[in-house]
Amino acid sequence: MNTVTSYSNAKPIFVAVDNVIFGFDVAAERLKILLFKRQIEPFKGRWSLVGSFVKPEESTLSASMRILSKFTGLSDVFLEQLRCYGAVDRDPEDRVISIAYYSLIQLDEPQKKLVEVHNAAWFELQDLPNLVLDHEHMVEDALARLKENARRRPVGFNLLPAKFTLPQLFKLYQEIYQLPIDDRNFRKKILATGLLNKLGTKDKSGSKKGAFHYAFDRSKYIELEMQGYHIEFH
Amino acid sequence: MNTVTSYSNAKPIFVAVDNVIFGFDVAAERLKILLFKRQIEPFKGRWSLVGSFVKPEESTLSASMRILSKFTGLSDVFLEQLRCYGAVDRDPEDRVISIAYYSLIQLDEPQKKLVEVHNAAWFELQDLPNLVLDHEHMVEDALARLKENARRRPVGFNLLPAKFTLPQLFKLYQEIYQLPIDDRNFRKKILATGLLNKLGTKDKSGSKKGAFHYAFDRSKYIELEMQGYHIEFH
DNA sequence: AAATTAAACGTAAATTAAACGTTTAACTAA
DNA sequence: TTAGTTAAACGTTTAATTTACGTTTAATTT
Repeated sequence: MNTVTSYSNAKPIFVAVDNVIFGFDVAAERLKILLFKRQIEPFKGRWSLVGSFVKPEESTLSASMRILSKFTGLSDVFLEQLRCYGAVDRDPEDRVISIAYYSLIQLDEPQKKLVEVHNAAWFELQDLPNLVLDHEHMVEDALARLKENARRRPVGFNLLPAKFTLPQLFKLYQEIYQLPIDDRNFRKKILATGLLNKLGTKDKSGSKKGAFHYAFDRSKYIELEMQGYHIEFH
Repeated sequence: MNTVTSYSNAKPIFVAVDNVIFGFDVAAERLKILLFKRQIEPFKGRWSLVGSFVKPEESTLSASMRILSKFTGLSDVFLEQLRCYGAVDRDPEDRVISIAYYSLIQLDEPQKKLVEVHNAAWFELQDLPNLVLDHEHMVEDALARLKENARRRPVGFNLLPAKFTLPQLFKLYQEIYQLPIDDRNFRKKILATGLLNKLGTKDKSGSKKGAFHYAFDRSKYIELEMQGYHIEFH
């Protein structure tokens, strides 16, 4: 790149990324979002999505991954762009546009402990605090996107451990859609895809009888997808 | 906004918008995209999506509307954000991120004549020239988005005149999906929504018999949508 | 051994999608 | 004026999918 650019009659703008990080608390059967206390003025100390300015030497995606990794320690997880928020007055301090990303991670016990390091916390969707700037709008959009995606693509599995049970998956989908689902039809439909491998083991935390473990067969899904096959969950 | 910002340790970035403008050529029965010859270096004179840098006093959406209006003369048309393209090296000249938008307009005769003013031209999808930067990627993404949207929302009507015929609508959907559709089932499904009002008049340009004019009932659609009703076309 | 509880399994009815063939309206040419 | 032509409009049957429910099973507790 040139030091003296031919774009010099344009004026550069601050660019930030903000991450809507979803985690499913399997024990509590609740979908949660990771928030942290904003570190800079204005609105320092208020609850915020995790975010950062984009550095000149990193892509917006890299910036999002950097932040995600900083707050969760994770690097190889589901992460997708949501959209750009570009209103002029969205930040009272200066002109800043923000690219929102959303990601789906496993909210296990080690993960829960991590939050204390960064003034962060996991919140239930029904119980979110007021957020800075347009972050509430971002959360709303991210949730809508998650619902869409969960219907058309097997994204839900990113929120569960590698071994999960059908009741867990069922409860996750109910949490995502915020709707009661018929458990028998759900089971039939999800098994009919052939994308779940039944394991021999059981999880007995939920009942005396115990529920069989299953694993999502990602390679089979990719194969089907390449053949133009489309799946609809729920 | 402050002149001296507390964000001064961040470095601002050039922000552009690029528009993927779709038009349906009813006579030719072809979906087309508006391109123009880039005005600035690098790649001056090469085919490009219509775009511009975002000014400090306008939102990214406003910038997109400004460009759309400049090239088509239209202001109240379908326009939605596609996504942000934020790779570091997407522009060899300098760090520039671009927010892509896509819009759907009527490609009528007056519109076709407008293009000469701006070194612009309408291209068939199958016949696009090489485009600058990552604009081919943007077109690909916009087409994928149009397909998705056309299935779930009545966006197709934005590409047709207020009065259109069922054969025209049918051909538009075939063009969008790039697939042959059964015309009898299409007709049934689209009429079953109750969203098309049959007008008394006929369009005789396509046949001796002539095809009845229809109009899309937008207010009825909005009503249905608010009741949580979801429609699937095709 | 009986009771309890979540998990797992199954079927019939209703709805929707897919696959087709035929008729109609208006013009054109014999 | 009549037969031919062409796209538009209409309709039915079959297959597939979705919906709505009731019952059985496995393991534990009393």
